[in-house]
Amino acid sequence: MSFHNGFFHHNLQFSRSFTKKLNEQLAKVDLFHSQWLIVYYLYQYGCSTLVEISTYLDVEKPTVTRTVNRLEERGLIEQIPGKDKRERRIQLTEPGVRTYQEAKKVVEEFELQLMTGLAEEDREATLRTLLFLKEKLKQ
Amino acid sequence: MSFHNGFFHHNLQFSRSFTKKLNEQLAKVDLFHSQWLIVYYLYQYGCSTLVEISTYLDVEKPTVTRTVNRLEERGLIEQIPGKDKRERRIQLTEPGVRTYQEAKKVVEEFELQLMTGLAEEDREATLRTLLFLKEKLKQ
DNA sequence: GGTGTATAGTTACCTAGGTAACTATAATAT
DNA sequence: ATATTATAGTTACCTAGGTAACTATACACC
Repeated sequence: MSFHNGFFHHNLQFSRSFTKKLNEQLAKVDLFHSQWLIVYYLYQYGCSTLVEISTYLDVEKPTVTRTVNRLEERGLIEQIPGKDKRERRIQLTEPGVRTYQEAKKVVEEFELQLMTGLAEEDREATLRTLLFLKEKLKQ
Repeated sequence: MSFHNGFFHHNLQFSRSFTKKLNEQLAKVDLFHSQWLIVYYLYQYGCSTLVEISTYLDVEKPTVTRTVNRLEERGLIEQIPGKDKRERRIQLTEPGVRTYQEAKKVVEEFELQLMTGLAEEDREATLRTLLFLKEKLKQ
């Protein structure tokens, strides 16, 4: 694609394949990958607002609203009262924590399996490249 | 994210940011990035079927159907009759070719700008990594 | 030549990203 | 104290990916 040996083309294809396979794996614990990202964040950082999640994941607020609603309907998160009435502070419920723990195993196994065989310096160079490009996109 | 220094997490974030910015750029020529991919393919490979496009882009058939319909409504592609009545062979119209040429400039400028400053060996390592990971996902 | 199978494409419906415009509340400035 | 501005979140609607099930045509085989 284009004159960069399909660099960006391959990146997009990989992302699609990756989320597809990750969704297949996460189906074992009845989660979608976007739900997993929020459950992961809530476990690591404790109770949060939707804007905090939106900022961390770099996803727009309406998208977060929708996914959080699904998690709430499924009883994996709960609202906690706060001073600022605009905010919606949420945290994992007890079933939410259990789901996190199960999903974590699935995701770690999946990512580890995918990573094995990849040269360490290639992994580092790729991470460096992604961070570089992400930064450039912000300008 | 997880124990790989957020490798996959950064990749997903980058892909989202990338398509977002590319869509912004392609708005200049009134295209979305998924439409651009098909226009690009048709210009390079000539008249094609939807399955050929689907295979090349690694995107499911229903997705291709939808995007192709939009391109046809906009008059950028046209159907050409063929022997196999199941197939839908399409090609760029004359306005489609012009749109390709305009979009090509926009995309090349965007990608070039993004690439400048990236070390050559990092670019190569990243491409190698993406191809490696894509291959592993197919298993 | 009829039957079973494979292929091309579509339809319906799901998640997931985006923007624009809106409401409600908080913070700030005058 | 009031008016303005900023922030949190939602709603409506768009593109874009996916799966499952379907139709119609082509192919293969007996």
